[in-house]
Amino acid sequence: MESRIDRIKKHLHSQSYKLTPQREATVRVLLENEEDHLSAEDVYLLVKEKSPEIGLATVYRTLELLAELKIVDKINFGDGVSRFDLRQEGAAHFHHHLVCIECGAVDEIQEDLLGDVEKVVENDWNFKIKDHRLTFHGICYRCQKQEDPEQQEQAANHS
Amino acid sequence: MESRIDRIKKHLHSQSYKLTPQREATVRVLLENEEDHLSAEDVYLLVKEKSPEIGLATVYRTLELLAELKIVDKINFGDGVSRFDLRQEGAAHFHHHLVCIECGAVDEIQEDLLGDVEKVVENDWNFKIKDHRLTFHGICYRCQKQEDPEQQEQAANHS
DNA sequence: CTCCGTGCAAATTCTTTGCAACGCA
DNA sequence: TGCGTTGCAAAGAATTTGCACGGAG
Repeated sequence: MESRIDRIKKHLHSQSYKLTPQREATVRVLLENEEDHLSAEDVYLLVKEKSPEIGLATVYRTLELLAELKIVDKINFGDGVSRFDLRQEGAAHFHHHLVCIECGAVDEIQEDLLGDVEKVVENDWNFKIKDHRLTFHGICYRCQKQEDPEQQEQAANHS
Repeated sequence: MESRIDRIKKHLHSQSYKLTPQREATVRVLLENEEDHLSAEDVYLLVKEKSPEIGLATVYRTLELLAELKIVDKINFGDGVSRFDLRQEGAAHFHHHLVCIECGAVDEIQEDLLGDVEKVVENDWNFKIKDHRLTFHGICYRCQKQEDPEQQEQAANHS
C-alpha cells in the first residue's frame, strides 16, 4: 500500500521538487506529531534528534515549501509563533481548532461545520471562498472537569 | 451625549488605568480608521502625524493594554504582523473577516453567523466557547468584477 | 513623595537571506 | 557540468524590555 510519505513525495515531484533526506525527516516529524501544532522551532528540535546535521533554515524552507504545496497549513494562534499542521489528505478546507484559554491545549475538529455559513457568505457578500480559518477560544472539557469536579464524562469522542 | 472615547476612558479608569494623551491619540487613530486593520507600525505612523513625540514602544504598550481590556482585538492574517481592530461596542464576539487573496483587501462581517455552529461545538465537543475567530480567504467582489467584466453589482450592501 | 506612564535605545525573538559547498542527473 | 538543496552565519523585521525621567495626585 502506498504510504502517506509516498504520496507527498509524488506531490513534490510533480512540481519538480525532491524529497531530500532533510525534507523527509521534517515530514516524518509532522506525521508523528500530527495533533500537536508544532512551531518551526519545535519541528527543528524534533528533526534534530534523528538528523543532528540539519539546519534551522532548512526546516523553515521546508515548511514554507510544504505550505505552498498545501501539504501543511501555517497557522497562528496569537502567540508570536507560526505553527504547522498537516492537512487531511484530500481535504478541500482547513480544519477547525479549539484553543483552551486555561491550559493552552489545541484540539482539532475535522468535520466541516461551515457549509451553511459559507453559502450565506458567498451569496450575501458575493465573496468566492477558497479557504477558511475558524478557531474557537474557550475552556476545554478537561479544564471544565477540574473547575467542577461533579461534571464528568462526555466529549473526547470526536478526535 | 457620551462619546465612544468617553466610554473607553471609563473602561480604563475602572481598571485604574489613565487615558493619557498618548493613549487617547492612539485610540483616536483606531476610531478614525476603524475599517483598516492597522498594524502597530501603521498606528504609530498615524499617531505620529498628530503627536510627533510619541514612541513606538508606547504604541505597542497601548495596543497591548487595549487588547487586554477587550477594547481592541489583535488579529493575524498570516503575514508576520499583528493587526488591531476595534471591537463593536457591546459585542460579545469578534466579527468575521473576508480576506481577498487577489488584492489583499480585508472586509468585515459584523453579523454573527456562528450561532448554530457554536451550539454544535459546545454540545458535541463539550467546549465552553468564549470567543471565536473566523476568516474566509477567497476573492472579493471587486476582483471578481475585474476577472469577469460581465458580472456587476451586488454585495457591499452589508458593511 | 510616590506611581504610573513615557521615550529612547538596547535586547530578544522569530524568520529570511547570502553564499560557498555538496550531490545527484 | 548544472541546478536544486543545504548549513552556517549574518541580516532583517516585529516586538519587548530596562531604565531614568516627568507629571499628576
